[in-house]
Amino acid sequence: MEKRLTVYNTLTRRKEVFEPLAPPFAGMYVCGPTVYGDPHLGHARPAITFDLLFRTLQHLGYKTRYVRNITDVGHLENDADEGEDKIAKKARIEQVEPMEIAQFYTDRYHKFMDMLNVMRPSIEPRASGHIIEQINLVEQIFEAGFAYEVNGSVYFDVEKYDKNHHYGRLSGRVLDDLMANTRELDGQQEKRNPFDFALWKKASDEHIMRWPSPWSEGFPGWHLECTAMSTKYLGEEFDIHGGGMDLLFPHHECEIAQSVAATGKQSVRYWMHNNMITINGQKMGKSLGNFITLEEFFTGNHKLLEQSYNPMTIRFFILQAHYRSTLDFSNEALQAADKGLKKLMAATSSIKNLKASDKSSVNIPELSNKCDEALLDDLNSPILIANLFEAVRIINAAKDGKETVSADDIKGLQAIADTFLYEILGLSDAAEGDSDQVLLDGLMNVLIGIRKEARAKKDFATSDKIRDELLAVNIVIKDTKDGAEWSRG
RNA sequence: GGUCUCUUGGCCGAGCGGCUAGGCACCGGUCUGCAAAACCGACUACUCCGGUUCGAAUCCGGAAGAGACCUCCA
Repeated sequence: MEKRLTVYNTLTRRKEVFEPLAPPFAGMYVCGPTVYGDPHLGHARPAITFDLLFRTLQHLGYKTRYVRNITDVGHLENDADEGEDKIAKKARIEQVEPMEIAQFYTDRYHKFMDMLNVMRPSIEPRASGHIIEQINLVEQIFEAGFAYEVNGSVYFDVEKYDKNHHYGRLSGRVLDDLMANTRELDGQQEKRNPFDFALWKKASDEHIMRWPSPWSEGFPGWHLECTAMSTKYLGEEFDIHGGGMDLLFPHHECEIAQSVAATGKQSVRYWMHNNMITINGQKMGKSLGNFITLEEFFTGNHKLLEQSYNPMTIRFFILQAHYRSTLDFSNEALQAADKGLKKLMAATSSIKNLKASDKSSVNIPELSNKCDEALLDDLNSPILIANLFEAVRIINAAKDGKETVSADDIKGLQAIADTFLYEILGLSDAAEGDSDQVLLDGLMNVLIGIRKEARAKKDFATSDKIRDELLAVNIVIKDTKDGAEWSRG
């Protein structure tokens, strides 16, 4: 491939040229949601970040398999109900089957990700559907000598592992440091060392979600599913593993340990981590209770929201920041994103109306190259967007006669919009694709025609009435030199 | 307490040693019956203190502030 993608690899703390193991194929695994609650803004960030990566890999011609799991087995919760499975807890409260809860929130997750125009992964495996694979993995780790059983639970022997393989390699931790700092947790007494982690946990009486295993009736450890499922669908070694930075330790560190212990292989070649979304400078997260769900954003129904925001505004807001930077939420920032996106969409949708000149006063091929460079430089979407705004400037200036564009360059501008704005950034005009669009266009032409006649007769009372009443139903009329244009507000 | 990261103009946010990032807001102007949009112009910042360098927002050292992880979390 001519164009080379570089990505920041957490493992080496450097940007590296992406070279897949088996071109033209590329494999990526991303930690998906735990489906026991409604998706919030924080969930949108990795979904959109790795959607951008997925789209970019496809754009580059890689036949990409994107695997993103659904965690429906639940994890331990650190509150009064110690040791109780999260999903099981919620199920008991609401008096329904645990799988009903998981299904409900899986559907909710899909619904809101669809609205954000996040492409569905190639495979979306469920942890509960891969218990056998997880048990097999525990057995492999056992055979390799890195696991021990206590009272029906199985733990990973971190100290032993660390003697031959550096535990903490990904997160930059040293075992000696970890020894000094650990807290009291459930099941701590059973472990040889506090930093050992569970591969299989025996279920307590009140624990509803449970499966048979060689050791006990219980449930898989917290980090096991990702290792088992990534191995199953992408192989013992694969290209990219992504997730939020908060998963770096211990989750991803443990995944590496499990893979190396079971297969002797590092498994992942490029680790990529998206940063957090903050609110008032603090991470938006479930445990802090400071999250705003996507539904609340779309409806505006939250005390911190001054208005509702379109899914595309949320997507654009996230893409305006680089994925490795924190992104601070505020109404002001979202409103700025909303306006910027509207400007971008309005300009690009008017490319087709540009009049071609003999010569261009602008360099479109160069602009196109800059877009490519930004994208391929570790998915630098903010720079890419800045370049798209340069295209906006050119389009609008051309409309004003301040710049000229050739027929070829008009095609080039359209190609930039199609490729980068729609295909790769996945942004779309909210009004596009509406099945009533043709009807609406027809109706609007009638209204604009009447208004034009009124204005010709200087009947501004009528023309203003049409404009104002359309505004009331969220349609904006703009008078230009070439007649009136309309758009949704 | 340990490990790590960050601190850019009114707000968001790029930047990785020299060249105005970009968006939004605000202020002038053009256009317009008015409005909106658009265009032109103006404003032009890098937490602080040292150091390296011809030259630093960018590298090094120190200080202050903020955050992440160490426990489920995207």
